[in-house]
Parts: sequence; C-alpha cells; structure tokens
Amino acid sequence: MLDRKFIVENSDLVKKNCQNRNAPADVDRFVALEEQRKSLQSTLDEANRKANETAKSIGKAPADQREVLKEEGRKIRDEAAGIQKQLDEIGAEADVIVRSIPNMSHAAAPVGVDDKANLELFRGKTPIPQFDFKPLDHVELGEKLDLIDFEGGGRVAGHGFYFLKNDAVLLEMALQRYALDVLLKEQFTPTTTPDLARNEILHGIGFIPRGPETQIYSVDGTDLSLVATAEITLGGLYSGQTVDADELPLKLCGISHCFRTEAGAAGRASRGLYRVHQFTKIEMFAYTLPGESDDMLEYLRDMECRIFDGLGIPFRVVDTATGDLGGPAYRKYDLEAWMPGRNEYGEVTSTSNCTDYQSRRLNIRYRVKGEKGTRLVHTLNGTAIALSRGMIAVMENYQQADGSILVPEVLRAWMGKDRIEAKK
RNA sequence: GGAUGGGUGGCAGAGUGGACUAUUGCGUCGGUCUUGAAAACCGAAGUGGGUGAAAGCUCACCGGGGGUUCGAAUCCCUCCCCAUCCGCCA
Repeated sequence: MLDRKFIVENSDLVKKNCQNRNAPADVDRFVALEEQRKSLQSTLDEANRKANETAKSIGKAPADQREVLKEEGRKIRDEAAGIQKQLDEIGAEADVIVRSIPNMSHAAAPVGVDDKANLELFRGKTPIPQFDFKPLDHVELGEKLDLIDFEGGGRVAGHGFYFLKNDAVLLEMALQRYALDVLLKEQFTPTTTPDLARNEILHGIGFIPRGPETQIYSVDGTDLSLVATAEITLGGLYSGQTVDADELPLKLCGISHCFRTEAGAAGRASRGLYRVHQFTKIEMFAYTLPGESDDMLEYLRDMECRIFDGLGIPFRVVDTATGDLGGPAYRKYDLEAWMPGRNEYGEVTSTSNCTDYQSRRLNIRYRVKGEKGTRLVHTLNGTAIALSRGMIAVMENYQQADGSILVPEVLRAWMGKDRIEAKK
C-alpha cells in the first residue's frame, strides 16, 4: 500500500495515477477519513494522557481519596473507549480504500488503460524459426511423443491439471537446473519455499485470498493459502524484519509450485499448458535500497533475457502499460516468447519493481549504521522460468520435420540426451 | 497431535499488579586520556505515530489479538512461534 501521508499530501497525483491505471478508488473519501482519523487520534491521545496521569496518582494518593480518583479514571477510560470505537470504524473504511489504491507508476511507463498500450522494447537474439512443414502446438506434440497426459490430469484433479511423462519430466528438470545454474553464477541465494503461506502474507504481497474473483486457493479451516508464486513466500521471508543497509541488496531465488484458480479466465487462450491450475516456477526476488531498485529491475530483466537467449528461444520484451500493471508494481517488464503453435508471442516471464508498496504492509525495513530510525526497503520480483510455459516454448520452437524435438544445447548435459525422439 | 518450559531493546538477560521513567552486561556512538589505538573513566542512544522552526511535549509498542483493572511486561482467554520429550510419519 501507499504511504497514507503521501496520499493526503499528493491526492491529485494519486487520483491521476488511479485513472491511468484504470483503478477506481475513492481517494477524496480517503483523504476526508484520514483527516477525521488524525483529529480523533489526537483526542484519544489526550484522553489516554489524562487517564495515565490519574492512574499514576492513585498509587501515591492517601486511601480516602482513592475511590474518587478511581471513579475519575473509569470515566476517562469510558470516554477513550468511545473514541477508540469511532476510530476503529473510520480506520476500517479507510483501510479498504487504501488497499484499493495501486502503487504510483514510473514516469517512463507507457500510459494506457490496458495491455493494448504495452510497448515492445526490443527482441531477443534468436530469430523466429521458419518451418518447412506445418508446426504442431505443444498439445499435439505432447500427445504424439507421449509427453503430457491432460486426460489423466483431468481424471485425478480436473481440467487444468496434467501429468508430465517420460522425457517431459527430464525436460522440466533440465530447464530448472539450467535456470538455477544461471542464477547461482550471479550469487542468488537459492531456496525451495513453502507452497502454502499465511493469508496475512498474501495480503502484504498484494494478493487477496477468498472473495469472488480470487486467483488463490485457500485451505478450509486454516488461515493458509496455496501460493500463486514464490514471490509470496520470498517476500514474506523478511516480513517484520529490519536488515542492515550494508546487507542490501539481497538476491534470492525460490523454487515453488504455483497454484491458480484462473477464475474468470475461461474462454481466453488457455489451451494445454498455457493456463493451468498448477505449475512449477523459479522466481527471483530482490530487496534493495530505495535508490537502487530501478537498476535492479533492469538487472532482473537482463537475467530473464539471458536465460531465454541461452535457450535459443525467440522473444520480445514488453514495457507494461499503466493500466495493465497490477496493484503493487511501479514498473513491469514482460518477456513474451514466440510460440509457433499459437503463431504469436505468449508471456513467459514478468518482472516488477514494487518499490515500498509491499514492504510497507509487510513491515520490512533497513537501518543505516549511525543513522537514527529505519526506512522501508524496496522489493522486486521476476520470473526466472515458469516451467509450464518454458516447456511450451522449447517444444514448439525446437520441433523437427521428423516429429522429434531437438534439445536446446544448454539443456543437453542436464537432460542426458540431445533429442526427444519421435515415437515409431 | 499430546506434555512441559519459553518469547522482554542490535544481542544476552532480570523483572509475578503502582518507584517500570524497563535493572544489568555486551556491542554501538560521542567525549576524556593517547602520537594513534586499546584499556579505563564519563556520557548518549529503542521503534512507530501526533505536535512543534527546534529543543521538547505526548500517545502506542515487552511475540500477535482480545479481556480484567483507576493502573498490566506482570493476571485471564486465544492464536502464532521457539526449545525439549512423547506419539505418528517420509
């Protein structure tokens, strides 16, 4: 969430930003509530001061005056409780609004209400492949080569689930191992993370568990939800913590399963592995000083390019328009890989600078040696590789006329073979 | 899942209803001394909010939330976490 004081002092900027981001939020109402809240808080502070004073005087007072003072104390506390109740009500209403206000946007982010305004920045090193046969999509390839069982997935868990089989299992692991290797060389701290997290953490990252439109599976009878990305767990990892400034930046990567209900996604391009309820992903996550997050975003984007250039997969880099940013992001780049089966680009990674939007609610701070007080860190996240979509890109771009799939050079050592053979 | 003991400032660790304005030690910062440092000694220093030009004043915070009380680190309820033991399991 944004800083309350910032919203009050810059309400015009915030309103303009909400407009650019296609995010309806009653900023004026928030400002009015915030002013009421401040004034009530002062009144409450004063009442508490009097109550404290009275309470302290009782210990020292002669016995015959105590009852009078106690009565006085009770009266003040009653008053304070009334004010507190009003304050809670105003606070709750203001809270709903402040949560609906998105992060501010980078000055260079393209302005537009939806993804049509997204801006292509540049393309990767690998050209789009020209086939002298009609390329198949990954669903057909998966069936022909006995690599993916959607039917079995449906039988066990329903539509949107799948079994990977045979060389697809090796390919998935090779992709993981390859991407992890790239990150290790860059001194990312590797982790495997919980696949569930407390709802409080989900909220802090900007996800809303439960509710009609939720993307999140929550576990009945607990305050836990299945994570939609390791961004949730890696961001939660430092919740409530204060780190020394000289430990920053922290670069982590986390391997987790990702679970998404994909509510409201029916009918959209979602064939095969493209939009599924469960997949595995390696996520990068960084905590930085505020002055360093812009550079870190470029760095994370560069890591994504390196990973996909290394795989020899054609892609383009897109600067996300304000209206398509999502609440926490200040700026976001997506990599879209060429998918011959769709004959178009499809999103494979996404990296965002969330500035202090997440750290404010998660209360993640840093301390500068010798300076008083603490400040909020900036958080960033980026996909190293989402295995489901990564596999689509590899399978479709590397398919051969004879029906086999060539294994990208960088994966051969991890896979132990250079080709996924066509079935006889 | 059960039992027991715990959670207090950067760290360690005292504090069982009013002098807590949270003892003490370590570490940190400033000073004295010193060519410089160490040691010793003196002093300062928590986090977040409100107000103020500032000094300051003030509110909240002792794992989270709630309660009892004029008054809670302390008592009660609840949740979370940690340790140890038991059970179960991979």
